Amino acid sequence: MMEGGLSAATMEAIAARAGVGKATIYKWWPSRGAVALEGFMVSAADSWSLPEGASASEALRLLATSAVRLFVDTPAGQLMRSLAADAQSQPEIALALREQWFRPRRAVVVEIIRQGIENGELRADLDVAATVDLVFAPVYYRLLFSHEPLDEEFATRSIEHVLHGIAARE
Amino acid sequence: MMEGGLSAATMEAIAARAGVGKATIYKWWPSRGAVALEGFMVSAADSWSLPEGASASEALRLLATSAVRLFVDTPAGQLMRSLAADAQSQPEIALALREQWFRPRRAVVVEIIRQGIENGELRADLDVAATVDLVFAPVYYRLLFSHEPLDEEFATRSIEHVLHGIAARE
Amino acid sequence: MMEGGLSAATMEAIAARAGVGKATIYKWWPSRGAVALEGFMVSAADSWSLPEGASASEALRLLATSAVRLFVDTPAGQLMRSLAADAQSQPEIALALREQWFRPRRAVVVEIIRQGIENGELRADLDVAATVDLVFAPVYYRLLFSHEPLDEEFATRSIEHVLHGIAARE
Amino acid sequence: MMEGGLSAATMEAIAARAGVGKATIYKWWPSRGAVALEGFMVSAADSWSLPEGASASEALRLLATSAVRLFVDTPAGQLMRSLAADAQSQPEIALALREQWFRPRRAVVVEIIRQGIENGELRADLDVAATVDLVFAPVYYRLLFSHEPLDEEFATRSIEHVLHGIAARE
DNA sequence: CCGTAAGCGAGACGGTACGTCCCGTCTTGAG
DNA sequence: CTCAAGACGGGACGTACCGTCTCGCTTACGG
Repeated sequence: MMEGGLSAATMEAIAARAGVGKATIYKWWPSRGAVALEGFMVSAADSWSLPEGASASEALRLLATSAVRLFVDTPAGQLMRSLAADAQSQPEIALALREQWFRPRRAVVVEIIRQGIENGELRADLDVAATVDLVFAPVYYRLLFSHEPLDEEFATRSIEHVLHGIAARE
Repeated sequence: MMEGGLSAATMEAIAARAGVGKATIYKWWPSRGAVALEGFMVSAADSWSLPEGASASEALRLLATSAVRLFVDTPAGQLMRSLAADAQSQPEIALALREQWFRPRRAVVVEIIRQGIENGELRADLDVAATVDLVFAPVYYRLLFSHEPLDEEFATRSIEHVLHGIAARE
Repeated sequence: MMEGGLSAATMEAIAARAGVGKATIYKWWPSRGAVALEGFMVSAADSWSLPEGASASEALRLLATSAVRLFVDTPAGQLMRSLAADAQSQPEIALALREQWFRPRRAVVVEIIRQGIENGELRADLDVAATVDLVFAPVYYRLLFSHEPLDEEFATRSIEHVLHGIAARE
Repeated sequence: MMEGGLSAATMEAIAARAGVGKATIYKWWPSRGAVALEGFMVSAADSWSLPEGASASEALRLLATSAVRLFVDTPAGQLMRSLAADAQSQPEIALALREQWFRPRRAVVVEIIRQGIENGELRADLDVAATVDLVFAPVYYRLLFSHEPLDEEFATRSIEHVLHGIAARE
């Protein structure tokens, strides 16, 4: 997948590259997407570090920038692009991706936001789900459409804007 | 595409459904993605209405909610999902999508934001590109991953949060 | 047909080469085979000269050698190969070929043989149809299968063998 | 091929009829002609019986009549027609047909004729290649052009004429 | 002498078959 | 027994021609 582009990652190519029969792959994963998902989960496994006791704003900034690093510096970016593509036509992939990747990750962020609200760092009237989306959506948006460069500075600024708003303070 | 899901929209099926030979389709469009792109552009053609003289915040809210309506109420949603998927492995599709859809649309939003800054409605120190992303990214994010419902209320709240920030005011 | 081999002689190529629309060809001929047949008939038109008053054996020799010349020296050879090929799967071509080419030509030969029998030059107990075949078959056989060179010497020897037999005279 | 005529024997039809994917056929044979050739060779495999110790004339008669039987009574006739047609535009088919079918078969006949010459049964001054053609050409000629019926009687008479000549004995 | 209709080039069209690629399943043979 | 290797039935791909059709252009004929 990293070598010939996403579309070169056929099951046959994966098997040949791994020096393995196709049947063996099908024994362990039901589809190409499942292979990619597992590859992605492995690739992303160590991107979960969050400093204990950080402020909510600091935590959100860290989450956004480490997502960028994950996508830019590791195969996880390509894998996520492949998964996102597959998810559009294969509901099982979409489901697995939601359950295994997005759900637990979002749960963490929800918790961070809740604590931020509780300790008065964040507004009390937030739509929490929408807030989670505001943290991550820009990263995925640029990953998938590449209309602008995806880098940590972008993530940092996005989070800053989300935190303090883009409207001028009167 | 609307009938059998994205993956049923093979060139052969499209041709058969249109009562047309495959060669005819290839004469006019170079690939399935190009067909989808044109279908999408047609579908989305009339979603460009912006009231003259609206405030920046009102305009951004309208853009976000009308994007939601476009994706939810018309085939454009399915078509965009298909295009986003294809764009991951076909650079020509990615390019065409950026040039024909995102670029002009973003240009409009950039202008709105610029005017908002000028007339003091928006902060002067904004990263304009990042701000554009904050308007649209949440909509595409939910369209593509379906982790949470995509509706106008969500868009409205996202924009509200982006405008005024999620951080508590001291 | 002479330029790119038999299989390059598509209707489209013929039309383009002639600087003519396909429809015009279909207006005058019902199929590619009909075009080839007419081309062949024209090509072969002047190969019918038979000296009056020749002996039967001389006439048969002339017929065989002039068939060879026709096939070797003019486009008629290629055209006949094409027609023979088409005739295997298109009964109309086979019929037209028989009626327009073989029948009149064979009639001439039948007459020559009859006269040869009458004037005592040929055996009286001949199977005339089989005899006609013996005159022409070797030429077509080599034309179509090219297992051995097709030249006038071959035709001459064939006719000689047919005339006097291959069995030793006791 | 036997069911719908030669032109119905498309690769797709052959595959469907055989309950097989097209790719499987292409894995084993490079073209439709190669399939036909192998089918023909199988069909014709057991048509090689020649009684030991027969006279040359008897052997030639047997060869001609058994060729007729092969073409009339088995699928080999249709297959040969198809092969002859393909050979006109596909040199590989022509070559394979010559090498695998005509060459070995002609070699046998050459040997028969040589022995016939040696033991005084046949003329010593024969053009052997032309003689071989005289034995088989009439059969192929009628097979391919169908201008007259192809039957054993025809083959027998042809051989008789070839053996003893069509010229009257003085 | 020009307006108009016929004739034709060009090629778009609905279709069929091509030969290829990859899918997901099944079979085989070596370790 | 397991598994690599890969054959297999299947389906879509993108291409080449088929035979039909509709366009405009041009050309020459009749008013």
